[in-house]
Amino acid sequence: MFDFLTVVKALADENRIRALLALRDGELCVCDIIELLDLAPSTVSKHLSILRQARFIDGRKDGRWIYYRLASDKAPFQVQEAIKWVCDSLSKDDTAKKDARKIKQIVKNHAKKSCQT
Amino acid sequence: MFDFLTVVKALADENRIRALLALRDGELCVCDIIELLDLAPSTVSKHLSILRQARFIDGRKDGRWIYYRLASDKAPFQVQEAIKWVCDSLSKDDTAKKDARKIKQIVKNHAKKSCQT
DNA sequence: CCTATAATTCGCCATATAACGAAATGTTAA
DNA sequence: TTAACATTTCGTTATATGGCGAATTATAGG
Repeated sequence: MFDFLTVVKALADENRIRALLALRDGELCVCDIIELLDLAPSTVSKHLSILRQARFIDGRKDGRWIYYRLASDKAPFQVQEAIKWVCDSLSKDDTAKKDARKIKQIVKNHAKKSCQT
Repeated sequence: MFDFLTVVKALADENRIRALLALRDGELCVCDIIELLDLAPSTVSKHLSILRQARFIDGRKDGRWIYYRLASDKAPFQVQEAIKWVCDSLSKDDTAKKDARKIKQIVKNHAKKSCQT
């Protein structure tokens, strides 16, 4: 029951849901999600740690950056089911669609910056 | 997104989860759930109204009593999926098992009382 | 009609949570 | 070594939420 509540409570926040959905199409670094949600870095970091603790996402460190991705296959079954449920429920959601577009833009700019180095 | 958050937040409380699971085997009146959760009537009433607003449960008035049941078939698809997810995730949960036993006892006593009238 | 009972609404309080900024940590690059 | 950057941790603050009791509504029964 406790574990389950950790999972549900991790989903009980709009910004965490948006972050989760943003990771559907692949990994993103924290600063991408900061840009997407337009929140303070510390706030986003907290949200991501809550999602990670509930086993929704996994982090991978690469230099200064930390890339987060959906934990899909490694996650407990109940978490996998939760991810499916969230994605299905919000597949046509307006905010989610807008976010998907914005993420593409962010990643594109991100790539440009990287190429400049 | 707003509707979805209403649904998730309705699940983000242990007592509401317990109430929801208690209704798996059929309808119960508010006083049964009060006895199960051992909380003040006003608190339970609030919890049930939150579950009802999220479309998890339906109420039926019969005299002085109000019987609640899972809204399964009438509920939006995302809610139906949520109910399945919760039930699957907690099918082997200790608290849920204890509650199931307690509910049987409560209903049994309830029946006795009714027979006395 | 009056009382008891079931349930809800309302107002209050304590705790939980989300947000921020400042400071700390760790890493790259000058 | 220093400076800049990405991220996290910590402390604070405002708001949200869960809990209760008192008052309210509605119904059943004496």
